[in-house]
Amino acid sequence: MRIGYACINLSLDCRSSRTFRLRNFTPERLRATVEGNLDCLKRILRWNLERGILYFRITSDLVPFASHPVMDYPWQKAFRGEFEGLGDIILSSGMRVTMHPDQFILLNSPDQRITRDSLRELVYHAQVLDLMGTGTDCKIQIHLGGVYGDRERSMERFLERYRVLPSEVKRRLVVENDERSYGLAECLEVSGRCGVPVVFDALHHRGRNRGEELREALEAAASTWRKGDGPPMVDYSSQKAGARPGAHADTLDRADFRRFLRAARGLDFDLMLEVKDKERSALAAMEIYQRRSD
DNA sequence: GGAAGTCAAGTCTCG
DNA sequence: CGAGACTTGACTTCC
Repeated sequence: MRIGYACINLSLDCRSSRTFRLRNFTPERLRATVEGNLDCLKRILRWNLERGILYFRITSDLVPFASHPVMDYPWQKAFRGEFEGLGDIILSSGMRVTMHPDQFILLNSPDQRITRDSLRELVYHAQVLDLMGTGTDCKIQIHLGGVYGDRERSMERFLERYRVLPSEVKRRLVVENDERSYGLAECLEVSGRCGVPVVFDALHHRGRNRGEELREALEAAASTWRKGDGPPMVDYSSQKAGARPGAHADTLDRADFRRFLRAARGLDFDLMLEVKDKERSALAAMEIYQRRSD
């Protein structure tokens, strides 16, 4: 099992997600920002590699406004070499990278414009992973989307739109259960009808579920992954004590994590920690995992 | 220089 | 109907 963390390394003095205001968009500013972001990402991947962290979620802000109409800079060509360099690090080390577009990305919106813009954004994510030369195990995870007052109908809309996705997006797209609208059961139903792999998020599952036990849920989600997809992906984070249910904890809850590992014993998957202190908890989790007794 | 206001994008809940 | 959460910072402007 590879253990990873999302987007930001707090030990380094750089961010790979620097952006700027739309009104200040210029090709020069874009070029400088992307150059800095890619350089930082390289530092993060190297930092991870030195410590044996082989799983990482790349920020969606790597190339600001990449799918926005304002974009008139050929970033794909301009940074080809930099992306290849990142790919070399990933491919030569057995690392897996993934991406998670944020909440604005909705394939199943009744509004065609939103769906169209979301597709553009998904294409951008696929381009980043393609430019690095990564395999189809490097995924783009999204949620099923909004309910719009009719959950069944909205799931149908997801299916219709999934089926006609361009192949560069489809081969990387996976869906994750959310805590309010579409739980594991709905994701499995959609997966059964179109083949999209399901990412299981353990914390979201607490918010919306049909009483499935953790072990059962992990196995069900894992069964949706095919050979070329790589190991199943699982998101884990501790509940922040005293906060709104679903709020991510500041740091890894070690006792809870040990319980999680016991429930998952023997299953093969990669684990993404969604915890605020990032790489620190990832290293702690790796140590707990390596010292487990099973 | 520091503080306050604002930032591409959508949906849902709550008051 | 409008604000806030989601999540989070940090960019920009204003004083």
